Order: sequence, then C-alpha cells, then structure tokens
Amino acid sequence: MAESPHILIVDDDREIRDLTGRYLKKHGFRVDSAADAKAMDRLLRDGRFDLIVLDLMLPGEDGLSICRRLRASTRIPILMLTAVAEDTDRIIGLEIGADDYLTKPFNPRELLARIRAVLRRAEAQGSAADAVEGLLTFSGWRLDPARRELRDPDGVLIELTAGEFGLLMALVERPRRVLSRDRLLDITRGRDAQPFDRSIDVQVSRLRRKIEADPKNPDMIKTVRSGGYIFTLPVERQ
Amino acid sequence: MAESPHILIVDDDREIRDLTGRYLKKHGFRVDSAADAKAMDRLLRDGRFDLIVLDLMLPGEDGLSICRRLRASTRIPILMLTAVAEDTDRIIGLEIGADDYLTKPFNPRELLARIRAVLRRAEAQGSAADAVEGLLTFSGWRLDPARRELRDPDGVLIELTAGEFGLLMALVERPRRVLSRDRLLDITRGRDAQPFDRSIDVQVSRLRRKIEADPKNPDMIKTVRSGGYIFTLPVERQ
DNA sequence: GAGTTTTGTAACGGCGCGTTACAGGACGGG
DNA sequence: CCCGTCCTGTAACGCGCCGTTACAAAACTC
Repeated sequence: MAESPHILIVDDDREIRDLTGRYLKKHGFRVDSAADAKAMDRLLRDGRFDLIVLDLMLPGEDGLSICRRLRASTRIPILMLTAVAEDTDRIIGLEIGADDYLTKPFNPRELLARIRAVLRRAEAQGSAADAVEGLLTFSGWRLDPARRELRDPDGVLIELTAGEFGLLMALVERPRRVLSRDRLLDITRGRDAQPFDRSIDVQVSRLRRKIEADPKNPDMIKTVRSGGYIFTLPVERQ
Repeated sequence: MAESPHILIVDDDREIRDLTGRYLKKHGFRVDSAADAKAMDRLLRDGRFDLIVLDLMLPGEDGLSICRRLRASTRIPILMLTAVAEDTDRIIGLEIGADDYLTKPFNPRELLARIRAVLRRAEAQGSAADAVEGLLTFSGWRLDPARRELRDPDGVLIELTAGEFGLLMALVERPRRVLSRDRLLDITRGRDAQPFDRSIDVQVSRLRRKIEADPKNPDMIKTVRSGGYIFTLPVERQ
C-alpha cells in the first residue's frame, strides 16, 4: 500500500457518509461513498479500494447479499455496520465473511481503529497468501507449488500424482503440527470423512514410498496414533 | 481442532467469569478462568488453550501488558474486553496485537459470535495453538516434540510409542509438579477417567522400562502415593 | 504384623494402522 | 466412441499398540 488506503463507504444515510467520510479523510484515508449497491458497483468498476464499510440495511440489495456477492469475486476487506447490537451476532453467525462488525451509533474513533486493524490483518494475510506462491524447502528438498513439482536434495524430480502432491502440500504448509485425518481430508478434498474412510492412510503410504528413505521408519511424515500425521522437518518459505 | 476449543477467561469480576463461562460451556466450549495474571500464567503452564478472553482492567499486571507479553511468546488468539467504548479505539490504536475487541457490557451472543469468528480466522491462518514448540532437555536427554523423538545422553534414539511419547511430553512440560492420573488422562487423551482406570499406571510402567536406568527405583518419573506422578528433573526449553 | 489401600506389571484381546489387491473412474489418443 | 493407462477409494489381512483385567508386591494404618 504505497499511497494512502482507499475506503469505500456504502450507506444510505447521507449524514453518516459525509461525517464519517470527512473524519476518515482527516486521518489520511482516501474516501468515496455510495448510497446503494448500484452506486457501489459503479465505483468498484472504476477504482481500486482497500476496504469497504458496508451498512447492513440498504434500499434495494441489502448488505448481506452484497457482502456474499463481493466475497465470491474479490477479497477486499469488508467492515459491516449494523443498526442494532442484536443484529451483529446474527450476522457474524452467518459467516458471510465480513472482516469486522460495528454497531451504530458508533464512535468514529472506534471505526477508525477497526479499519486500521482490518487493514493491518489484510496486509499480513496478503503476504502470507503470497508466500504460498513461493518455494517450500525442507532439508534440501524443494517443493514448488507453482510448477507442482517436488525435487529431492540431488535435484532429481520426484513424480507425484495430484493427490500425493496435494497431501504433501497440506502437510508441508503446516509443519510440526499434528493433523487429523479429518483435517487433512478437509484441506485436500474439502470434504468430511466417511465412517470407515481410510483414503488418507493409503495416500500417506503411497507418498512415503516415494519420498522416505525408509518408508517403514518414516522421517518426514510421522504417524501419531489416534491423532493423525505430522510433518516433522522445519520448512522454509522463500 | 479435534476436540472442542478451549477458552481461557481472564477477568477480576467473578460474575463475568461465572456467567460468561457457563454461557460458553453451554455452547460447546471448554472453559477455564483466572482472576489475574498470576492465575492465568498458572493455567497456561498447565494446559493448551485456543483463545484467551482478556479484560483490560485487572489488579496487578493489566490487560495491555499481558497481551504484549503473550504475543512475545505465543500466537494464541486474544479477545480484549474494555469497560468503556472510548477505551476500545485507544487500545486498537496501540496495535498490541489482540485479535478482536469488545466493550462491556456486552451481549453474550456477540461475544460468542466474535469468538467463533476469531477462531475461524486463526484456523484459516494456520496460526495453530496446536503448533509444536522447541526442544526440551533434561540432564542430557533430548525430547523433540516436532520430530517426536527422544534421545538419551549418548544421542541414542529411544523408540517410544505414541502413547508413551504423549505421556512423557505431558510430564516433561510440567516438571516438578504432581500430576494426578485424572489430569494426565485429560492431557494425553482428553478424556475422563473411568471407575477403575489403570491405563496411566500401565503406560508409566512401560515408559519407565524404556527410560529409567532402574525401573524399580525410578529417577525421573516418581510415584506420589494417592497423588499421581511427578517428573523430578529440571527441564530446559529452547 | 495384620489388614487395607495403592501401585507395578504380565497377559490377553480389541482395534488402529500399514500395506496390498482390486475395481471403478478420469483422462487421453486413436 | 472405444480402449488403454493412470489415479484413487475400498476391502481385507496382519502386526503391534494400548486398555483392561488380574494378581502380586509395596506402602501405609493402627
């Protein structure tokens, strides 16, 4: 974020748009505002925004619907405004993916503070998301998510199937943590385990055969009985 | 998160601890609470927590200081409570790294919702309360939680089963303290003892056979009659 | 020292896990 | 569109871990 962050306020109450807009500008943000979804869409097409302050109650398409729609296409941080405190927890419960919530009437300083906090988180997460693009290395091995390639310490390409690669990624991205079979299934397939699901076990077995020096005594992917699996080596991202 | 998330409430107001604790338990969380920083530290040494609800105003060390201190060593998500709305923005402004903020008096449903939101974010980030930490050493022995390995003073690998390893970890992470069988069961298996449960005794016996010079006269893991077991050696963490 | 409680450990059996075999499914080439 | 190849889930087998039980040894009481 080289220039000052750009905020979009979406609220049908003109007073809020003006007052809040002025307050945020005074504190170094660039601000545009819209009174409804249509105006918002127009502004979004035009410019780049770093964060959207979104009122729940709007004429036409409401804040919830907008939030879901935005999430489907972008990752712009969203801060929701609700008129009643009771609404807030309902909305959070809906897990629609807003980044923070605030009840009207709010203290502008608190809004400012929460905006900064959300931007900071987004920044941090963004760099984390970038890191996923980078190479992952562990004791000489090189795992390249972009090329979907694994090379051993001698630089030899190890052929992995899609499933094996996904499983290895899941483990290497979360090193030194015990991951349950459920969790691994969720990460790699996005599904829940069925009653006698052994697919993760079999995949681990196949993966070990390809990457462990001695598959009978695995060094990288260890089993934690009645816990799951753990990737034991320290991983470096670059 | 295989089991239900474990929340630690730190607040000097007993009513808040009790009411909020009960409310969260009713919604499927495990809850412990502390009235001040000292009590909190004791509980943190003892168990693993997935989130801390932290009051700003506390007798002794205040919430801000605690928050900074926790952040220096762990990444456990923190949700701060403040008495006055005005405080909230000041605190957020300080960027001390809490994950969310709530003003008292709060709607318990909103607290619940925000806790869920924070946990979801933490999970997604892989910010792991369950991430495993550094090496533990005691009189030459080296216990490596990441690799799940134990080496004796000569560097020889001692093969431990998952159960033995878990038990040893539980003891070594809480050295020089008497741990009841109940407590050990809770830590290692996350379950309560059944009427004539002897499984810990048997595991201790098996573990001693592998690590004690003279299992009949144990040096490291001593029995405390009608108390439990205690790990007697000083442990260093790095 | 006898009686009672608590602990150590051998033995057994259930079940969690690694592995292999096989079959259904996806994908690609002709 | 069919056939061959590769991938992956399921079933099945066997090994070894660990909870349970049982009994003996140890510790504590009076």
